[in-house]
Amino acid sequence: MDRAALFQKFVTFTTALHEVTHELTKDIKPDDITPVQYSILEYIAVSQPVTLSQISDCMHISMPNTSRELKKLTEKNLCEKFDVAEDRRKQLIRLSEAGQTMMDVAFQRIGGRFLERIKHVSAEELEDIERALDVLQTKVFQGE
Amino acid sequence: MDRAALFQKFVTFTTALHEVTHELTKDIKPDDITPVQYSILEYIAVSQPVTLSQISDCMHISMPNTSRELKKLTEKNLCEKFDVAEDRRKQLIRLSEAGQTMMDVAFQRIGGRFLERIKHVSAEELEDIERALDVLQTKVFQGE
DNA sequence: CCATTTGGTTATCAAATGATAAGTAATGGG
DNA sequence: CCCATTACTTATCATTTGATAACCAAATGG
Repeated sequence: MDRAALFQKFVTFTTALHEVTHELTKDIKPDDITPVQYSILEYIAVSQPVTLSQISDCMHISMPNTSRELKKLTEKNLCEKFDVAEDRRKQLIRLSEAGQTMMDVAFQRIGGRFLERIKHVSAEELEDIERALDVLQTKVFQGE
Repeated sequence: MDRAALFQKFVTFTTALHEVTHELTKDIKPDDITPVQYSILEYIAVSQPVTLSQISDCMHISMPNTSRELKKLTEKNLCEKFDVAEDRRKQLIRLSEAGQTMMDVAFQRIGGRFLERIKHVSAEELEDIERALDVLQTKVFQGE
């Protein structure tokens, strides 16, 4: 298989993962937050504490819009801002207790669906999967 | 590694792929179509000919909204509708010549970036990657 | 200590997207 | 032949998202 064919396979793969992700995460997001807000919360949950600039950079949302959405999230008591002693311009963002609980429940449910999906795979296959994830992570994703 | 830990790894993996995809596809979409329209064109390009219902189902866009966006795309001469002889309610959608050219160029550029990204991997590693994609495709994605 | 950069906010606007109701026309099953 | 269903359309509305300008305050670097 040449590299062009591998690209084709990669495209198919990406599409399939996208679909699986959609299956795993559908109906997870609470109704009272928007999709963008939910994805910001996901990012905070995984990377907290984070600054506004980090959110803006990583999620490709402009600073003004990040600021706006974050303000809404704090108003909903889902996350909190803390001042940074060393640099008083910066603010660190963390999930509030309610936000943490919400995201814990969400991840719990997604994880459950994932386990359900792989419940039939054997222990050896499980290792194959783990190796596969590592291979792609190291050889394709962290290119340079 | 237990299954819960594998889930963690899967989440990390998904995030990384998302970021890579963003890198590969940024600034590819022409300015005169919206993100949703572009993703519809991607889907048509890969699956043509398709019906409106298929687009609606696969992309998780309601029929009215699919109809609206497709109307805009045909008005921009990027795709065409054909009547189906057997069932006159249905319509098959294909890219127009201009649409095909546009998507060919887009895929060409994305493919180029992908090749650039894997240009340093050896022939053996290439096979590792291919095997990894197959493993995930069969053992995780097509779960039932 | 002044100019520039960084980190963030507020306000405002336009565009994109999502949701719903209501309708047409064709099909298909009793 | 009629009723329910399928496939799609049109219209309309609310919400979300993206983009821009203008601003403040703290830091940083000559």
